[in-house]
Amino acid sequence: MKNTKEIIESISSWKRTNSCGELRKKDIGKEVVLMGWVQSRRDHGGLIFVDLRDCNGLTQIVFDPEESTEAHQKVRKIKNEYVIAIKGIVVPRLPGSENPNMPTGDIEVRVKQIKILNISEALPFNIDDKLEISDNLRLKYRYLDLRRPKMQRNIKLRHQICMEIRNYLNNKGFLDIETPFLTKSTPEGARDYIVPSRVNPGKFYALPQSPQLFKQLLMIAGFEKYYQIVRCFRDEDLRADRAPEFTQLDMEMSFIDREEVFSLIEEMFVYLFKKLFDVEIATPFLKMDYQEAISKYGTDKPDLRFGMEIIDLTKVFNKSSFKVFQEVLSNQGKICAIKVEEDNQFSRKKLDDLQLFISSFGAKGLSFIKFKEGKDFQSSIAKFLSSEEIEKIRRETKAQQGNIILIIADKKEIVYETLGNLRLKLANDLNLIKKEKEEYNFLWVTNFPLLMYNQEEKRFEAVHHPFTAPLDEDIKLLDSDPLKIRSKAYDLVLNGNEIGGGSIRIHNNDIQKKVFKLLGIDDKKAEQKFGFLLQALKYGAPPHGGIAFGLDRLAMILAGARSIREVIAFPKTQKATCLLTDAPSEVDLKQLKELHIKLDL
RNA sequence: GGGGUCGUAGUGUAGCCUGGUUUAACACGCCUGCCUGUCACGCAGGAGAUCGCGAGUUCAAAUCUCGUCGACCCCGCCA
Repeated sequence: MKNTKEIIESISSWKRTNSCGELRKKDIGKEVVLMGWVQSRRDHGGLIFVDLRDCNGLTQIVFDPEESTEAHQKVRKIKNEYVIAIKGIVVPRLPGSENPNMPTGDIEVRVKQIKILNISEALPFNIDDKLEISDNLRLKYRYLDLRRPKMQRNIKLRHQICMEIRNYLNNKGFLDIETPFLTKSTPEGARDYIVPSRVNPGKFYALPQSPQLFKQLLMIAGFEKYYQIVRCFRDEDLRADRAPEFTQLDMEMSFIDREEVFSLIEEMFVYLFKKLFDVEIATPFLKMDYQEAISKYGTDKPDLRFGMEIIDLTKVFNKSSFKVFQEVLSNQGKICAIKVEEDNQFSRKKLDDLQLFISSFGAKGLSFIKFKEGKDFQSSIAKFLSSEEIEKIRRETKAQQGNIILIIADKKEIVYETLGNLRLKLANDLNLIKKEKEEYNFLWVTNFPLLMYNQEEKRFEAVHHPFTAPLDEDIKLLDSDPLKIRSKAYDLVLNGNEIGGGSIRIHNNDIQKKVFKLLGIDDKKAEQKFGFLLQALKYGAPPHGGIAFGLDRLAMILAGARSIREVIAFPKTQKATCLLTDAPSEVDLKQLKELHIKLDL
């Protein structure tokens, strides 16, 4: 780049007086110094208009050869994204040339002096929100992508969320306490990210999947109210709402039970929404049993912004002549349905499409019945249906003319998962969720089972995590019927997204040992992996519990984004790489040697 | 590990199904010049792509086939 040195000037004694977003009519007559990037230049030969951008907004600045020949000469050289400083007078725009689309559209700055602070090559893409740019390019030039107003808004919103959460919790007496990143690998849960230890050959740290154990130790240490906005690491495959490193709002409290957690969090969201959007959130939030969520919505994170609940038709078909249904029933399966009320001409293609969709959840087939005028109906399983069954279906589903009943018969888990997902897909396809109206539908899902059975490994697993307390009345089942035990775990669901989850913890050494045992963690292994916790539980551990929120997910929902990458400044790709820095990458042999590591590829 | 969508000038797309009248089109951006009230400024001219990469089929491949790489969505996985 030739002549660079001649063009670029020092900021020297100039001081910025205002941001580009703030000048209004009331500032007319003031001499101001603005600094920022050239968003666009409109050269009329004589007059030259420039939109100057900084993190606060845009201001139109005008170069008139009659005002300053020197400034006018200089500005002819500038291009998009040059960094400039200007000194000039705020003046009203000519009557009729005000721009109502700009907050600063009533004024402009008549420039007397300009300094070019830096030049810019032509960018790989434009800094505006109009064009959809591929993720590939956006991530490679993330620092440019982040210049776009939409990204600036998202990142600012995220900051505000964090700030207000901190304000709220600080005022409630919570302490922000840091916990280690280089910590110990624990069994159960997700795959760990591993860090080799140089000074301890052959040994490894694990990055924390969450600060779970440390926050419990902080309660035992007597801090009583802890929070942290903290990075967590899980080496699992990604999704639109899941990244390998993500941020949690992590909290823990002593001497509380579930109700205290609920009311504290509800109040926090009321505060947050009031501060951020001036929106009133109604409390208390709705609560729903895990079992009810599963049986009505097929998921533990139901979206209650629309109906279309799952209807159990198992009994209706108990004498079915349909072989497929008979088989399902004899294997203790279920036959359930959802009703599509919108009078939709479900075309053959649409039904094929749904057929394909449900198969991805392991369901084998989708049957349908469309109720028409009077007793008339149309069905994929018409020849297996008795008129009595038809009437029962009509009654159970309260189907009206034009409604379509979609039926899945399969193993219980598959039926619920499939219909749960089908429900969401149909709501989306049929536009049942009114997007134009911001709706925040909060829901506590409670009384999760403590354990589930892992068929492959032939053992119990913790539904939440191994430190979750059973319901008091279910403790007696620990010895007799572990799968029936309900836990003091809870999730907070917002518009069908799980935004947080937590539990009251076990603070009793004996119960903790028992739970470990049920999970197949014998005394020796428990000692080796969680010895420090079991030990700590012996020294006057207070009753305690807490909750953690997925901050990325929360920010995503509040920003109206479709992926958490939109609210993370420097996100990773689906293969957990960073296109900007090219991480992960190979390291020097010397580094590996220091770490006592040999590669085996 | 599996299924799907996508990959064409700097960017976003069209062309691909049905191979050859395509010298690969359009818009934005970029470069040069003109233009004193624009704000998606306007006008005139110009540069820029061996169609992700590799093999195959064919007289002929952006177009068909296979492989491979990358991005995204989903299943598995994520207490």
